[in-house]
Formats: sequence, C-alpha cells, structure tokens
Amino acid sequence: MENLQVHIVISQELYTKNPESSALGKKIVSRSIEMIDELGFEAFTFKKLGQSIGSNESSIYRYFESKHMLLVYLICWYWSWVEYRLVFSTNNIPSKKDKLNAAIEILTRKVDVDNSFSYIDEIILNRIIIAESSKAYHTKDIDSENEKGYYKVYKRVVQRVSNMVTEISPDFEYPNMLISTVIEGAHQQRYFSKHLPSLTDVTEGKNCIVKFYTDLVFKVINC
Amino acid sequence: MENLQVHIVISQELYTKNPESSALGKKIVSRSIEMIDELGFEAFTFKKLGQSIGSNESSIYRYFESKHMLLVYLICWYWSWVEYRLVFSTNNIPSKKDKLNAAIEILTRKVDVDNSFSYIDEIILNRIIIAESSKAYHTKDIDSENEKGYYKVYKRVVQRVSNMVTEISPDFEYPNMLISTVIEGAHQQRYFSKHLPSLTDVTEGKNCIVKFYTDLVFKVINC
DNA sequence: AGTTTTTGATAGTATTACTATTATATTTGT
DNA sequence: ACAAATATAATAGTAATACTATCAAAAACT
Repeated sequence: MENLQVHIVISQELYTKNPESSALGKKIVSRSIEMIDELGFEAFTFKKLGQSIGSNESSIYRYFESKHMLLVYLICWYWSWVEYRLVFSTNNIPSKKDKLNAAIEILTRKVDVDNSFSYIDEIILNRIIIAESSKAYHTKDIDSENEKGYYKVYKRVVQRVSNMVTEISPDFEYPNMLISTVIEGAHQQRYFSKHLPSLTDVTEGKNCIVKFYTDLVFKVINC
Repeated sequence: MENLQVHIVISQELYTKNPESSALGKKIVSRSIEMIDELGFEAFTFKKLGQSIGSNESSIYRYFESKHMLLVYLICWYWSWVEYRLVFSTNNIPSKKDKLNAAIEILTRKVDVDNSFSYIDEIILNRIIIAESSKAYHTKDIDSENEKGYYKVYKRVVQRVSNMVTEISPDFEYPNMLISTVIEGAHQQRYFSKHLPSLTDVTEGKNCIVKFYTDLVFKVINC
C-alpha cells in the first residue's frame, strides 16, 4: 500500500469509546480479530478476550456495547479498507472495462498479504468476514440497525462497482443484484472450497474464483 | 403437489427420536418453524417452545439434541422437499435447456404456496432457510458435521442441477460454482430486498430474481 | 500536587443450554 | 381388564454467557 499514512475512520455510532484512542482499544481490536478467527464468533467472549490481553471484561465493555457491535465495527472497518483499495486501484484507469475488471479482482481475490494497516491483520479479518459477517446482519434488529447506517460503507462499495457496470452497459437492469451476488458469492465460494468442497469447483493454486466471477460479470452485461 | 402421498424421510443422525413418530414430535417441528421465524434463531429456545406447545423443555430434548440439530433437521427437510419438487418438475422434459430452466425456477422463486406437506409450512420454512441457514454451517464444527453427512441432501441438489449444466455445456468448467452461486444468491437477494434494498434492484411484483438468475446461467454457459 | 480520566477487580443478575431424576400419564400386549 | 412398557411432565440443578453496577487503584494531564 505504498506506505501512505492513510487512516480508516469509523463512524462513532459503532463504538462506545473509540478503540483507536488508546493502546488498550487497539489491543482489543487486534486480539479480538485473532480470537474470533480461532474460536468462532459463538465461542468468543469478552471475558476470554480480557483474560487473553491481561485486561478486564468490564474494560472491554467501555469500548464496545456488545460483541455484536464489535463484529459490526470489524465489518465496517473491512469494507472501508476494501473501499479504499477499490478507489485507489481503479482510479485513473481510462478504459471502463479495465476499471471494472480491476474492481472485480479487488472484490473477489483472496486477501493474502497483510498490508500492515496499523494494528489490524487484514488476512485474518478477511477470513472473519467470510465466515462470520452474515451473522451480523441476519438478526431481528437488521432494519433498525440499517436505519442507523451500520451497513452504509458496504452498500457504498456495492454502489461504486454497480456504477462501473452502468457506465459500460447503461441498459442493464440489475447492476446492484449482479455486484452483490459477486461479492457474497466469492466469499461463499472460498468458504465452500475449504469446508464443503463439492459445492464448488476450485482447483488448488489456480485463482479460479476471480476468473469465474470476472467472466460471469462480463457475460451477463454482454461484453 | 397433486395429492401424492409422498413422504420426506430424514436421516436418523439428525434426531434423537424421530419427530414424525408422534404427535408431540410433529408439534415440536411445526411450532419451532413458526417460532424461529417470529423470534429469530438466537432468541428461540426450547424452553419457550415447550411453553408455547404446552409441553416441557426436557421432552423436546428427547427429540433433538440441541437447537442447532433442530435447525440442521429443518434444513435437511427443506432441501429434501426441494429435491423432490426438482426431480418431479424436471422429469420428462425432453429439451435440456427447458429442463435447466425449470430447475432454476424451482431454486430461485419465492415459495408462496404452502403445499401442505403434512404438518410443515413450506412458506415459513423457506423464510427460515433464507434468514437462518447460514448459521448452521458457519460454525467451528462444520468439517466434522459435513463428514457425518448432515449436508448431503443440499449437496445432491447442487449436483443434480450442475449435471444439467454439464449436459448442455460439457466444457463448462465451473458448474457447481455456478449453481451454488445461484441458489445462495437468490436467497440472499430475497433477504436484501426486504432488509437492505440498496444491495438489490428488486421491483415489487415482478419476478426479477428468477429472471436475473435464469439469464445469468444461460449467458455464463454460452447459450 | 491535585484533579480528571482510565482501567481493574469484584460482585451480581437474568438467561441460556443443557443434564439428571423422579413422578405421572398413556399406550400396548395378553 | 390389567400389568408392563414407554412416553411425557415437573422439578431441580449446573456451568457458562452477556451483560450491569460499584468502587478502588493507576495513569495522565494541568
């Protein structure tokens, strides 16, 4: 990421106290990422996290209202980071098709380099998004949380890429449906390839998920 | 469903005592479907279910080991039912393309008629599958549960439709990826259209999800 | 040095996801 | 019709979870 001092800013509604404002806050975020990945979201608790970082459960509650809100925070961070890479990588590409192509690659490829964005390990965070993020929005509170704007960054990412589709094919009726299918589908396929391989056709080594969805998009919009 | 006396048989590993073997068992299944839909899977408990059907928590545990296993049971029932409809609706269609077309319709359209398959409300069950089924397989136990065959019916549905794709386009490399993308995508889009509408382009009334995915499949496999 | 802010420790609550035991119905076989 | 077998209900109990509340200690700023 070129060593730029870019900083991801997260909406205040997602935390009680900004975890970026202290060493403890950063430790909470970075260690929670590791622990959710290790234990799974269900078995992860603030008590265990406190023990692991030599702090107290009650201190963690001062940063995040609940473990649900911590997950929402992580999801928001992730999509802000994706949005940043998306804008950065597609900027100044003159050809509309090359631009969309670059965008799809950002959305579908495996995160395999930790870009060392401060204290967050993006490789592990990517795994959490794949395995756990659907639990954040598959709840009874989805509508009120959506109104509060918890998912706006994700929606903006979809919108940005949908706009690229519309630039190429102005008459295509379902750009949002197409892009959200691609984003969710690519995540799903990575999970399936590891745990339910017969649902997919992933061959080791080859980057077939990127290939499949890139091809899919251009065929669907008639190019 | 033509009033056929067809019966969906569920693998023994998914229950402790077969819920079909008694009135109480059936009541547990049918009321649990309603309650999971009303409360969401997290807030649903065996205690509440017991109270609601005038039975006891401990009696429910005699049928299902845990609420997770009940969900797995419901998912298995649902895919068995889809498989039945799939085979029924695509049987004897001579044209390969018409056959695939019929299959995609079964997989992507909204379930809006309760086919009154005994005591199970398929409309509500379909909503549960859309909103809750990812919670069944996004756990740390996925690999051992998959080995035990908990998800084999779902995998078989994907396989059946993948085979139809391969019949039409033998050289297409990713039939499983395509079909699992379509199935999961269609569910996702129905959820989004209700709760995160900006991620989709669904217009009221029109059956655009079916249209979108049908078009997608035939374009991707070059027809 | 004093004040504010942050953190830690402890305790407590209601609920959950179970297990175990025993009593009471209900069904079934003869 | 009656005993035996089986199914269900009622109760109690456990360890863990997802918090909240309170207060003391430590750090940080002024």
